[in-house]
Amino acid sequence: MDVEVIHLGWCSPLDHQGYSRKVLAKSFYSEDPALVAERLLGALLVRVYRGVRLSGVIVEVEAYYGSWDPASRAYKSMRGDLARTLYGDVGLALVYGVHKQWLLNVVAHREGDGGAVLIRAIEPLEGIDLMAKLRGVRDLRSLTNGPGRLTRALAVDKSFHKKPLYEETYGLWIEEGFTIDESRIARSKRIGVSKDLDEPLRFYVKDNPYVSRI
DNA sequence: CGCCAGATTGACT
DNA sequence: GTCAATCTGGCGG
Repeated sequence: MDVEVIHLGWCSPLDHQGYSRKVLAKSFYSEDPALVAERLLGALLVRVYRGVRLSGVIVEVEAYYGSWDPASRAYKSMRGDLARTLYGDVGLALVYGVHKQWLLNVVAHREGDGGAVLIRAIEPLEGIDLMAKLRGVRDLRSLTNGPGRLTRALAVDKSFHKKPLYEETYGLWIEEGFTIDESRIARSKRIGVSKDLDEPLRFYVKDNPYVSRI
């Protein structure tokens, strides 16, 4: 396991003692979406763009289910491509466009079910200058604290739809990263959905300044 | 092919 | 805090 000592700025709330560059295997995503979502906190979302490694620590996620989840793209219809992707192979990216933004999910569910995890925010780690350029902002706090913002910072668009995130082939993948203590994880209702489930399906790192606004 | 809701963002009162 | 621009995807006709 490759472990490297890194140093973030004074404002980082994480204990950056070192992190694992091990790419998360496909089997990691063969679990209940809520479980996968929680386990993804602390992991690294990595993108290689024009030879530059861009990355950030995942600090906010949401779990979505299949046809019985009113906020799911598979709700009441299995005909569309998004619905079929939700029920298809796990570990693939599901890129969904809404309000001019691209939202990045990773397909995750148990056998026979459907589901995905939406990546809502990352803490910038590597390639920050280039990410700021791609976003057109200078403020670190507003660089990747939102699902549409982080895809723009990482130059992720629809071309990544249905590409595997468990291998480096397409320049976008997820690594093991850091371990976040359970005591630092909080959960709430999902943001922006009109019809949510009773169960809180949003997970985030407590007091992390790179979590999206509530 | 037209319609429209929506897992957002950024600008503005 | 409020609000609307903007466009994809899924649906009906």
